[in-house]
Amino acid sequence: MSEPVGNDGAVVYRERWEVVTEEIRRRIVTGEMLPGSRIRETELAEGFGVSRGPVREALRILEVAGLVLRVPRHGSYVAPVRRRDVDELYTLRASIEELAVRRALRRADAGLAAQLGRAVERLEMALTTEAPFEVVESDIDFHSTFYRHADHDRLVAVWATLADPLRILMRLSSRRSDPDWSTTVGGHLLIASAAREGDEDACVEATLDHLEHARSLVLSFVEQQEIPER
Amino acid sequence: MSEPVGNDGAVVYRERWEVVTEEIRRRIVTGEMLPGSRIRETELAEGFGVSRGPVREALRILEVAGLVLRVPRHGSYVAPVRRRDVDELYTLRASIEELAVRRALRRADAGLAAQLGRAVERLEMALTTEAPFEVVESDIDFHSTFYRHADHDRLVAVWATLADPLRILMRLSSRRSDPDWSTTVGGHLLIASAAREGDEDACVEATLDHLEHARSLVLSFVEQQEIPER
DNA sequence: GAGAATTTGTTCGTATGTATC
DNA sequence: TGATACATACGAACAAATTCT
Repeated sequence: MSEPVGNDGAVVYRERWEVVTEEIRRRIVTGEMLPGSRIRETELAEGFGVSRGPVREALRILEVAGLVLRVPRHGSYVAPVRRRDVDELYTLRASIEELAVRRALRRADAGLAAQLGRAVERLEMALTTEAPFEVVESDIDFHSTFYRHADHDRLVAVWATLADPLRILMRLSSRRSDPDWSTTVGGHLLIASAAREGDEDACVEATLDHLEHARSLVLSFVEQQEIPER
Repeated sequence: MSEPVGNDGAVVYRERWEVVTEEIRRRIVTGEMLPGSRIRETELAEGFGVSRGPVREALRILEVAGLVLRVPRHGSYVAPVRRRDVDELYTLRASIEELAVRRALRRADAGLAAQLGRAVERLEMALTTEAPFEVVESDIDFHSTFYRHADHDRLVAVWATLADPLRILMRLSSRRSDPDWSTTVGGHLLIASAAREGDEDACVEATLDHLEHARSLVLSFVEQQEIPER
């Protein structure tokens, strides 16, 4: 586990449960722990070198976040991804991302266009080097830009709960085939262009088109993964 | 604490942390524990007759749900309601409720109109008997009907995280003055009418108008409540 | 500013319920 | 069906940090 020293030099006590939560989340999101697989408190606790207390608290948090499925008196599982989730994630995301885009453009922050541009470049770079993790993170980062500029804490919080399952989905589908990333990049360019010109409606329309494309792309590659019975 | 016997007669073990979570949530939502007030683990644990373990897990859950504010190595507080929250809650709610209304109407379930009608009657009844708790619950219940019929688990989950703070807001503002409930009832009638006729766009428009009215109503009565420093 | 009191963070032992043979 | 192994749920004591006097 890491030491209690922050990146700004100041001493920052990161509680055990916090470190444990982040690490389990990382393992789930990166696919190190696969959807549907069993999670044992004692096993994790021993692996981390901590007691079961912090692990329990971490699992509670991740359960509320939707990444962990918990069966009372039985155990925990990495939340399985169902076909239904693809529909839910993308419809809900379209709904809140429209709000994010509109609010971000209305604030007319100069940093928005610049950050969008950098995010597109980052994605293009990741595609040339064929780094799967970077590709997914770049894609997520592009869209996160709007949420960051929306000045809306709860909106960011909801986005965060959607972003993790989306990372898992994108990783699963890109592993199974070779998605059409050029269309994705094109979509991002279109969105960024509309954002640069401050055209709110055009930016929303481009975003919704882009999301619909992404949805159908992911949907065609996701296999049904059953929930462990009981 | 309650006994492990479910209402269907079967034995249902409700874990301590579950009961504790529900009870703390109830106290916060009903205003029994006021926003900004300190929460002491030991105090709650003794009051419930349990150890601090289940209480800690409950507080973690409620923290993720946004009802509890937690300061590391210091303590927990009932999440304070800020002016900013009113804007965030109602803009985000408008966004997802449009999705809920559209999906509910597209499914064209016969039960929808009937349940909306009953919810309106329940609100009218609550207003005549002047039962504050019932009034708030009836209002929330009316809107929940769309979410229940939207066939969208994540949408319901997000709504649930908004509904609790909204209950607190409505309670605070109705305590401070005498809101114009007749307009609220009128709004519900308009929405229910459009839903009965299956007019999706009209129903969405009526809903958004209604929410804007509710927002301005609440906003005018909410006082600034500061976050505890540090 | 030092020390006591308070409160949270953590560990570990035990109880209880579940699954399996 | 019954016994056994296993994992989680809970309680109580200890450790560490913050606040207050």
